[in-house]
Amino acid sequence: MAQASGAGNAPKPSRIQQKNRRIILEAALDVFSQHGYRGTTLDQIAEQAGLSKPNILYYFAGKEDIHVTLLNALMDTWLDPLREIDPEGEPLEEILRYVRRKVDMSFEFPRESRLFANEIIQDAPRMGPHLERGLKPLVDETAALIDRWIEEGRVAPVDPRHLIFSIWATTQHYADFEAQVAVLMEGRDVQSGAVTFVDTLYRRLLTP
Amino acid sequence: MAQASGAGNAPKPSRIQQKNRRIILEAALDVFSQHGYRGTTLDQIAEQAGLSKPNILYYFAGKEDIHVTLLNALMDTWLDPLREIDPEGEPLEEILRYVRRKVDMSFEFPRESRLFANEIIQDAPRMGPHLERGLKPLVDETAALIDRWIEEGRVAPVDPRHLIFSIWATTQHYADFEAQVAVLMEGRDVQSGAVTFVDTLYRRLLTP
DNA sequence: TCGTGGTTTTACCAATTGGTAAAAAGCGAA
DNA sequence: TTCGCTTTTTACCAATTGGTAAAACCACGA
Repeated sequence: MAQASGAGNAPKPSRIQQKNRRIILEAALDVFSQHGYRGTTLDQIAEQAGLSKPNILYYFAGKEDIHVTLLNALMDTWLDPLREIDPEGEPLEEILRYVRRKVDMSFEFPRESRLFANEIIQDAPRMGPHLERGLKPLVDETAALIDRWIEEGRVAPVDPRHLIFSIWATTQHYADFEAQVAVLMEGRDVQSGAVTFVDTLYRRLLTP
Repeated sequence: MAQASGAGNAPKPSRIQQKNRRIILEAALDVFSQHGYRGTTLDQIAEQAGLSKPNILYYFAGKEDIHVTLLNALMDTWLDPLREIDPEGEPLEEILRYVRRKVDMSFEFPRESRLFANEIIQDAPRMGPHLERGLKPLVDETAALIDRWIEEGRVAPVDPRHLIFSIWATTQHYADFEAQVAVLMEGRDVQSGAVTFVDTLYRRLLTP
């Protein structure tokens, strides 16, 4: 037996274990992001992964274990751009670079965006700790930084928290609501238009 | 038997039928908006409605029937604000009024917002016709109107479709991601800050 | 009072779903 | 080749879930 999800023990996972866990997580990301937690069945994940259901349960303790593992693994990637805002940099440039990274991520990692969106819409039942202990301090810090920039007159005055919400909302919209965007933009090049738009939006908002 | 969901026949629904259908739809909105279609069980709806499961199936043909009925009923309410943009009005004022109505709706009808969000994130499997035949013409029309306003120099140049997306995104964010917003805004008055912020955002973007 | 219609409950299903037990199959080192 | 381990498959469950059949209940006009 090779229990894989314990906390303290790390009995070196074999090559084949690493590979199959990766395959399963990849398949699960596909399915969870499209159907949400409850909408996803282990059979769907198994089929997408090309493995049998019991075989999947050999690598993960259960459906929830897979989901939580995904959430944990993606959280950092998702928050990294926020961490990279440089307090010493040029304010407008820093914020617009953040916006650019976020919109790029929406087109590059739409499944990850939808995974989080599904979870948060449904009251974030498995993300409480992440929001409270991971995201909140980061947002508080960034909001304080933006407030300083505003006081120094280097950024036009806005509520920094609502600013952050709006950046998330406008950029992730392209991933989360892709089905709607696709219908309404039929044929048009969505990504380049989106990049241009959000740059304009926040440039006009924040230029002092 | 009083089959209720047929298309052509309308054998006058009794008072009690109207009442119970309303109760069921209200309960279903609660549950569907919080758990999504697949995440919702008929038993949950039944309990929330204070009726037995078979009794619910006496009023609706099935789970999907309830869901579709909800979607249909809410579509109009949801699109009305867009219809009320007055082509003869003052452009900036008209758009800002639309923004205001949308943000107000997010706080007044968060369940409705989440119901749609859940559906669209999961590829809108039951909303294709609504998007194509209901929403798209309206958006095309509004985009054309905004383009005219831009050409006349009464609104600063932006891609009107991305503008519309961003209005939806920023306003509905407060309903759809309420769990996240609540954590990050702990204690603060979210609504009034949101109203002020989006007004500022689109005023600065669109003022010529 | 008795029907007669609409309404509600009780008692069930069959299918799906997350999960398990245990046998079978691989497979690398000695 | 064989031993001992990991990995995979086969054969199952018990609970849940959407849905149905039919009996029971109820309201109200003749």
